[in-house]
Amino acid sequence: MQELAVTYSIGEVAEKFGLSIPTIRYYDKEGLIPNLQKNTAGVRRFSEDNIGTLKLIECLKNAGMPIKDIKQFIQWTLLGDETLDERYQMFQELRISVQKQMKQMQETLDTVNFKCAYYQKATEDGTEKFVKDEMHLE
Amino acid sequence: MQELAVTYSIGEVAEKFGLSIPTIRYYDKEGLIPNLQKNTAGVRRFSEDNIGTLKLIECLKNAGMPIKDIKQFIQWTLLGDETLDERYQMFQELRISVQKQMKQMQETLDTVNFKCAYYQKATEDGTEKFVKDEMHLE
DNA sequence: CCTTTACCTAAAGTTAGGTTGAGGTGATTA
DNA sequence: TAATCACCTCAACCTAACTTTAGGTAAAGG
Repeated sequence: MQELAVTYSIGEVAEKFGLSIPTIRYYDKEGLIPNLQKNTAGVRRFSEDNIGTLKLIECLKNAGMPIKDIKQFIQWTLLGDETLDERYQMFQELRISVQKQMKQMQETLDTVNFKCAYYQKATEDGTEKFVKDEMHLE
Repeated sequence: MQELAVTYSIGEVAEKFGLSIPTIRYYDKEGLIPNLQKNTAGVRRFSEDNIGTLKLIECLKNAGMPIKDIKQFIQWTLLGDETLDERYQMFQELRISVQKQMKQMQETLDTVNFKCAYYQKATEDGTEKFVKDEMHLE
């Protein structure tokens, strides 16, 4: 029975994730992609599992987590079931943090929407004079 | 008739915004706070208008706008009605950008929520073994 | 009168998260 | 056979956004 393992080159992975090749090498160097294999010529070959790790890294980055914390998490996964509590706690804290960021982002969007309306009126008027009075004083 | 203008010290402003004093000085140096007055001793006194500018700066920072772009916007406001189009366009692009970020943040939250459920089950089980099979395959 | 407090400037230092450059390998294409 | 391509390492470099340091001023409190 054949083991036919599909793998990807660093260029393909970079393309897939919209990351630069040096960035992926940097993540590897930082230990963010465990079990990443290299062929006999020293060329990286990314497994589906490595791709999954990269997806998670992207998620954690989007959540605003610094690289060193992502690294910590990856180290925990390598230690197995002994670190389940730490990982659970990490994600619970992350959830709170992301919820807070969402709320803040919504407030930001509200302000930006207000400013859009403000400047639409202003550009229509050709001046800020009128809209300033209308919108600032209640 | 008295002009009784309320102003704030840099320490008060730092407190109000949760920023460090050097950060506010840095923003001032970068030209982000126009018309910021200093008293005869060279000490900054922040007017309500300056506070409003700082509020907007915080909003733009939260929207992910770099300092140099915020600076550009401030420069436009100083040029008056001639730059209304630029400012309107800036906020329209910013709205798109913030909406995109919100969407992405929601996806991130979904993943984080999934991971919370995953690790809750795993910590309850004391191992990842079972939850891995249950949640990964389908 | 002295010292503590809150401010000041200018310049150098720091950190995160990459990016760039020099020099090199191995496989495919002309 | 030559050259182009996609990859490699290692080390140096870069940028944004602050922070820290050194040295100094003005006013209020003990």
